[in-house]
Amino acid sequence: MAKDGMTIGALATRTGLAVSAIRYYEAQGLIRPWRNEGGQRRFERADLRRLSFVMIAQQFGFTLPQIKEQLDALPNGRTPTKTDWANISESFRASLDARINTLTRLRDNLDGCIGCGCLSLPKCALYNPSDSASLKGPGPRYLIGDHPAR
Amino acid sequence: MAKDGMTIGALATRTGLAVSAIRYYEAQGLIRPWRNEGGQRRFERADLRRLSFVMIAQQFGFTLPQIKEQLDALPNGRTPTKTDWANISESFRASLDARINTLTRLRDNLDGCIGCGCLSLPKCALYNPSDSASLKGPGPRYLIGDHPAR
DNA sequence: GTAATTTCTAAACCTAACTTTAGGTCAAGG
DNA sequence: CCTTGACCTAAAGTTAGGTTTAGAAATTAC
Repeated sequence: MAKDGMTIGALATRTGLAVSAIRYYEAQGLIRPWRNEGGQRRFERADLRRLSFVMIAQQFGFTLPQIKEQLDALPNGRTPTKTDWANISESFRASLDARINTLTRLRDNLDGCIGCGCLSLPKCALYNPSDSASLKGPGPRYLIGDHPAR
Repeated sequence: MAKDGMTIGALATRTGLAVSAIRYYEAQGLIRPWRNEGGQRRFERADLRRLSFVMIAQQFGFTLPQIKEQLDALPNGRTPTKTDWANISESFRASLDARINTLTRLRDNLDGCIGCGCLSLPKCALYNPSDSASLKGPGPRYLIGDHPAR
């Protein structure tokens, strides 16, 4: 009488993700399906929402480890409630705001900077945005001032 | 009496880039140094600015091919002037604005959406941002609604 | 009961943007 | 002149986020 749960195919259809992507997300610890007697994955409805969150967070430019960190804040054991999701949404929004602000500030420096001589100088504001770290997610692997060894 | 130009090492020091990165950019067609008698690369001062542009554009999330496209708009032959750079800056700014707008709109949908039931439905605004393409640059390879074959 | 789907795992492959390595050449200083 | 440090090329390695492939086992459909 235990719940049947969804198959990976059903979950893929409902989220629009590829089956291989869902398996990959499991490998990264973003979801934890159980196995049926035959060894196949079975998912609960709450996983639909977890994956939705993953997809949206990716659109915002978060990496999978960053997303996992957010998801790990969800209560383990019980199914997350609306309130749980709202809480996640809040910290999520914070890094999002920071990201938008950085982009905006950089943009506002653009016109003055690209045209002027400072472009070639390390002191230009565009080179050392105080919070370039907040842009880190995707994009170039090593941002300015973030080079490996040398 | 021809100009000596900078060595790749000098250029690396002045831009903060790794020597290997500069060679890679040449391979991608972003800069076109000449060679001295011994076969070593020599760069002109304008390359400092080209590379600066590359670094900044990367911070904004543009891919190298996209950046090359912008740089290819520079006059070939003569050294680019301030005005040339200002022109580039303009089209640059346009895609930048689009990107910021998309992010902002998505963010504004966030609170209402993460907490509500629509998160699991394909009709949610977050799933189908009309211009998700403008977010394309970096980030997840296949955005929602942009999957390969299946 | 058998055929057609799904699903399973493990391993290899893919792209972007570089870095590292190996083996050799060039240039500058003493 | 000779040594040391910068430079050269080509090829392989790296990370993120997956996809593809191969061969086998479980489900589902008829």
